[in-house]
Amino acid sequence: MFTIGKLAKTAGVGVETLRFYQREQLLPIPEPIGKIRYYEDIHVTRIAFIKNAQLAGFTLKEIKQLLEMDASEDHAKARNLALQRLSALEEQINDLKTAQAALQKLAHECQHNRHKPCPIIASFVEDNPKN
Amino acid sequence: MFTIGKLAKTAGVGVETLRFYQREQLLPIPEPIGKIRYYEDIHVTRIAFIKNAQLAGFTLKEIKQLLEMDASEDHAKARNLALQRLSALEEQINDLKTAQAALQKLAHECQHNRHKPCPIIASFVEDNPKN
DNA sequence: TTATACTACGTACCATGGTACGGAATCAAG
DNA sequence: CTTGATTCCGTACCATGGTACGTAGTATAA
Repeated sequence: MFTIGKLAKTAGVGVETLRFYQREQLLPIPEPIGKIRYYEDIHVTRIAFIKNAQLAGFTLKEIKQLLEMDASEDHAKARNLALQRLSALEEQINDLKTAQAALQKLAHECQHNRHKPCPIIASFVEDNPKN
Repeated sequence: MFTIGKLAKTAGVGVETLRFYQREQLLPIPEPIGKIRYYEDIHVTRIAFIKNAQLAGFTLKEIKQLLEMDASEDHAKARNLALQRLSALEEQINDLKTAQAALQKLAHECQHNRHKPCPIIASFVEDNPKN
């Protein structure tokens, strides 16, 4: 059993973040015992889930949906969300790789070609990867 | 020569976005001829640069710095910013790949294991890639 | 020339994901 | 039993990257 401060420390987030998650209905607010609300392992778990889902690129809104689907045991919907996120991830990774290649080339040129126009700024304009 | 509307259309952004960039000192504001300000190819180029740099993950703040470095011909600083961004990109790509692998596994399990606890929610919690 | 579109400028508003603040109540330790 | 930390709750504020709105003036085409 944790107070909110302990929960925050255990889960590795700030108390204010937890209150924010509560406001956003991502984290259930337990009934207070006396005047203090106490939290349990499921809350730690829940926060870990939120953090992981964020790493996978889900927004808090999507995470809320995932949690609702879990509650209603709607596997199909959850799977669809996951698949959607997967293609978004695919695209995102490719975009980043493209940017990486471009930037790598430029940093290299900038080193070996100490001329007036900075290749990092100049060349960036020429070979637009996404137009 | 473009009016702001033409410039926006040519560069593929909204007029309001351009005014925002002007406020943020990312886009120079030309002297008006009469009462209207006219833009040229350099402005199109500048917007293209901003878009590309954004794709490479630079923030508008960093992009502003890059532009200032270009103006002062400070290649070394620009190169440093680029290298910094490169390692950030590297990390970001790896994070996304990790998330992708996790999500892929889960979507698969969700399909073949139609049991009570949705693996997408449940498993996500177990193997935290970043703790 | 007059309707319609476009410009200029200022200010307000939006979503996202938090972070901070202030006051009252409560809890835990000495 | 008092002091200091913590809780609770509401509200305000923050950065980021725009988007929208209103008012006035201006330009263009029929």
